[in-house]
Amino acid sequence: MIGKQMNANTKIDKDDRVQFSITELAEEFGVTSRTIRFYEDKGLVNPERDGTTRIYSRKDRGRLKIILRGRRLGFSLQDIKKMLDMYSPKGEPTGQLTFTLQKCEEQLEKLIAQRTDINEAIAELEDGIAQLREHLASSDSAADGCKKTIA
Amino acid sequence: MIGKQMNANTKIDKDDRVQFSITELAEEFGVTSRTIRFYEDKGLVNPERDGTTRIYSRKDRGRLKIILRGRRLGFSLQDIKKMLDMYSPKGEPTGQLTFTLQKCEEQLEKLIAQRTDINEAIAELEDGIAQLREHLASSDSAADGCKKTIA
DNA sequence: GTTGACGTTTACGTAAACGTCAACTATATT
DNA sequence: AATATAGTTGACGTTTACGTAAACGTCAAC
Repeated sequence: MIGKQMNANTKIDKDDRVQFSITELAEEFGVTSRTIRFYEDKGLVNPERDGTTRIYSRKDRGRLKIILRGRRLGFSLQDIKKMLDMYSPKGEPTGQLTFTLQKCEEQLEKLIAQRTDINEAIAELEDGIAQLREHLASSDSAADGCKKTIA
Repeated sequence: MIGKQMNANTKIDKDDRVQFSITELAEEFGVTSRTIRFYEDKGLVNPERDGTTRIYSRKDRGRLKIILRGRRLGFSLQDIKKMLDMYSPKGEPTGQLTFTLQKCEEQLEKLIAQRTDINEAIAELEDGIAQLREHLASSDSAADGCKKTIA
């Protein structure tokens, strides 16, 4: 088990590739190429060019992966950019790490707060739904002129 | 215990009022008056006018309350408008009720899904934070600048 | 030699829910 | 009368994360 994969049809594993087109990455990550170009606009990736065509390295691909994960975790593109930016300078990655750590902790708190809000909203909604069901049941049995004034 | 309240300084309880100014309501609900006017733009409230001055009835106040609660529960203004719109037509409130009920159930599902996402993100973040801490710890012990436990 | 697929850049559009600012009016107080 | 206070309208600004259209280049295939 030295190589990652090597089946009969000489299918090249993506992890063995060195270059990627924008559409390849877009498909792989389930975003549109427009999105990837947008990230470039925002300075999150800087692929090489063959003329005008973008050529993405494995590193670029890695950055994209990080970006997308960041988005999933609810970070803003700006924050992600900072995390990414502070990463490349050689030497002490401590600055970047503490920054990222801090952002993570902030985000964690935000998410926990959000969860609390959502839980409250869910409880309220479940309550409301139950009441609505009651009203519906009674107004079904009652006749026309029965408006309960909920407002 | 007939009236709601009646203390010495004859302070009029808000629930006894019949009219409200925009700023009163804005303060009461913790929004700006611009926000309330915005809701009017969107057709969510339609206060009477004394000339050009808006005069809000208790009903309007009730609608505002509903709007704000709707927002807290994550409904769009559009949805809230529909719920509100379908209320006023006299007769069978069944249509409105079922609509609202449906929207509530939809929203409930959305919120539950969101909570799931958030929970996953939280788990991932907690994981990441732990790892970051490890990295920091090891790079701290290696280098000179030994600032152990981060703020 | 044309078709089609894919690429490029530039720039404006969208959605939500307001905020901000300017200019104006109306009423009340000094 | 002049100022203060509260209200009005309209238009444009803000934020985030893209979408969409225009107008064009390039390259291989048929």
